[in-house]
Order: sequence, then structure tokens, then C-alpha cells
Amino acid sequence: MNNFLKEFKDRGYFYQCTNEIELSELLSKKSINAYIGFDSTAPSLHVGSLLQIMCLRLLQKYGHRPIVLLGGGTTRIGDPSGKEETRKILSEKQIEININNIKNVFKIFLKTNNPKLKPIFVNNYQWLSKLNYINFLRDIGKHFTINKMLTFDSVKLRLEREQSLSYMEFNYMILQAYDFYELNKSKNCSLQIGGSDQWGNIVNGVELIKRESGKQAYGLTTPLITLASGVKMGKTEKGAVWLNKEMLSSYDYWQFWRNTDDRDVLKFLKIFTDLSLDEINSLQGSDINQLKILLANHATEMLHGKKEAEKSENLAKNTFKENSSGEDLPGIKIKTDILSKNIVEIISFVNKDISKSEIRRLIKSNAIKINNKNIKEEHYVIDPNLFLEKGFIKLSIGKKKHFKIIN
RNA sequence: GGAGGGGUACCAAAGCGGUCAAAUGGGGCGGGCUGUAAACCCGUUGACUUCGGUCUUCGAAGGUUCGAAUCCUUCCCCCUCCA
Repeated sequence: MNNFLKEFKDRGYFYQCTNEIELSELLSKKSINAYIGFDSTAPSLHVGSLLQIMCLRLLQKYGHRPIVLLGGGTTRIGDPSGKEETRKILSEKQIEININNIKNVFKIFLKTNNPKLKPIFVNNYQWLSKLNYINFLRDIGKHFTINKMLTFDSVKLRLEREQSLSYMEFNYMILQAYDFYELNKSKNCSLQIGGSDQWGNIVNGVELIKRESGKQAYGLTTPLITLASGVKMGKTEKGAVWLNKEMLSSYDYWQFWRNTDDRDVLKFLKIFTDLSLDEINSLQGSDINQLKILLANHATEMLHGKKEAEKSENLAKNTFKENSSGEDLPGIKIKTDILSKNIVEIISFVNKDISKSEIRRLIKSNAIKINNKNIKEEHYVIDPNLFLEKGFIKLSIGKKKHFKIIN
């Protein structure tokens, strides 16, 4: 088997392939261009897309060139795959902003110095917006039968669940197929990779290319990564795990990986780090918490850099140490007039997402600590003398959220 | 266009004149146990509060009533069947 495909499988990226044997031969024979499309509905991708990004990295590693399609065109439509409801339609301006933000993440994960492997960014709005409806129906639409489209999961599920599926969404798969066809023509792209939910869309593309151009293209899908607990990956207590640095700090990103379920650790090391498979296999049986730290460090380093990863590890060490003073935490400066108010006001200032009622509840349930001491009174006022000793105090909300308050 | 069913909190779903800030389940949050894990147990889950209460919520707007998520009117949206 081709080396790329072998590692692709060994790392757990592989789910399905349209023609594995031929693809393997092609990949061994020459350097190809392969594309993955990314949704641009949010200002950043989140870890749910990380597997796909890792696929592009792997392509580069074996001398193939990634094409990143940021769907300005299809984002305007909305993929019904895996969606229970019609997606909100975003403004064009918002989509443009999103696309620009998302690009930055790829520039971190992918090599950009080698001109032959440098990722190509494309926006399908460029060609989709120019389509002429009549011509499109005649040239492209003729290759698609409704009979078959109705059998695709994305459509079937919606119909079975008696959820409406608009004609607009129904066309999504054709547009995605057309994207592949277009990229095959203009960028010599012969492979599309995607999540397993994209299978139908990808197959359509492969067939369209065959029929219109008589060329052979291939599709490859990755499994849907679910946590051992059965939940779809990518959410934490704070919401989505964004890849955009402005939306999630390196420390929170580190914490996300550090909190991986025991059962997922080895799997994640294979999928989300560059550690060699030999190395990972030799780690089997090591202390599970050390492995989690290893995972967190590697994953964080890849996105935020080595320095940030180290900082996060140290911060975590100090924070979770018994009775840590919290001096390494990033400081939050609070003006004296707020500090002199009661604890509810202070917490409300530190974390504006928590309502005061909720803070009162937290106090009642022993969740609030100042310098590691439980605060049980909602009228508690911080004694200014507490600042004298170290110049700051540590405020804890629950077991995992800690803040260093500076006067 | 015709006939019927429906829109309830983060989600699912009960309630069908007062005892409803609204059962129950999931999710979230907090506590306990632990290992910053899982499982499990307990608590909590509209906002504000001087902890007495006060204010805003059951698709939208009006109305009936001492009193409406519950009844009436109009409108909007969704689903099913027929055309």
C-alpha cells in the first residue's frame, strides 16, 4: 500500500475510499492535488475540523498538495448533511470575514515555504456565483437523478424525520459535486477528502467528473470522531473549542486536551499529534495523566507554539497544585470601587457571563473560594489587607476556574 | 386552495382557567468520591433582590376574566393528508 494511505489508516484517519487500489497506485506514482472543503459559517473552525486539517498536513508530508476550499458559495446554501434544521443564512460580508479568519489557521498548520506543496486557497463563490441556471441544469443537472439523490442519507434522514428540506438545500450536493469537478478541471485536483458524512457528496463529484470529463477522481473519508462518552467532539464547558487564538486562549486549549477521557488518549495522540506511531505505541501502559499532558503539549504546540504550550503546562501545574497561591495566573485588575463591593459584584465583574442569581447559587453550594478559603456569605467583602502580603488574591469559581485579582 | 394537527425554558416533552417560574428526561452548572478521567451519588438550572419579595417568560399582537401557558379574535410559522 502507498505510504500516505498506510499512515492515513494507521493513524485512524481512514473511513471509506471510492477506489482504494487505484488511489494507492496514483499516490505512489506522482504528486497530486487534493481538496477538503471547510464550512465558513463561524468566524473560526473548531477542533471538530482538526482531523481534516491533519489530513492536509499528512498530504504535505508525503509530497502532495492541499487545496483548501472555503465555501463562500456553499455557505450561502447550507449543507443538509447531519443537520436537523435549515441553517441560518449569513450575510455575504460576514462570510468574507469568516473566510479570512479561518485562512490564518491553515497558515499555522500547513507548510507554506515549499512552493510546490504550499496550500492553494480557493473560494467556490468565484465559480458558483457565475453559474447560469439554465446552462447548469442542462449540463450538470442532467447527470443527477432524483431517484438517486433521494437515497442519500443527508436527504433521506431529513425526509424520514419529517423535517423540511428546502429545494435550496437539496441542491447542495450538486453544488459540492460541481466544486470537485471545477477543481479537477482548473487545479488538477484528483482527490477529495471529507468527513464520513460527506461521502454522498464526494461520490457525486467523482461521478460527475467521470461523466463530464471522462477522468478518474477519488474520494476518501474520515470517521466521525466521537468521544468515548459518545458525544461529538468539540465542545467543552466553555462552548466550542475554537482554533482561532482570539477566541480561545492557549491555556484553555491546553486544558481541553488535558481533560481528554482516559479511553481516548492513545487514539487522540495518533490523530492529533505528529508523534510517530512507533513512539505512540511504545507509550502504551504509561501513566495516563502523563500521556494527557503529552497530548496537551503537542496539540497546543502545533497551534499556539512551543512557548505557549510550556506556559500552559506550568500554569496548570501551579493552578491545580494543593493550595496554590495562583501567582502564575494571568492577573485581572479590578478598581478599588468595585473591589470594595461584595463578592457577588466582584465575580460578576470578573465573569460577565454568570448572572448574579447564579453567583449566589454558587456561593450557597460552596463553589467560591478566595485564597483557597470557601466564601459562604454573599455579602462577603474582601479585606484589603489580603492584598498586602503578595499584592494579589486568588479567586476560584468551582474547581477549574481560577483568577488572580490585582488591586 | 381545502381538511386536520401543532408552536411551552438550552433541547425533548407534559400542562389546557387559579395551588405554574411551569412536571419529567437529556444537557449545563456546582458539590461529594477520585486522578483536572470515567462511572456513581447529591444539589441546582429566568432575572433582580435590603432574602420580605419584585419584575419578565409558554409563536406575535389584541380581547374576555378578580385571575390566562391554559378561553376568544387576528396574524406569523411548522407538519400531515387531499387538490
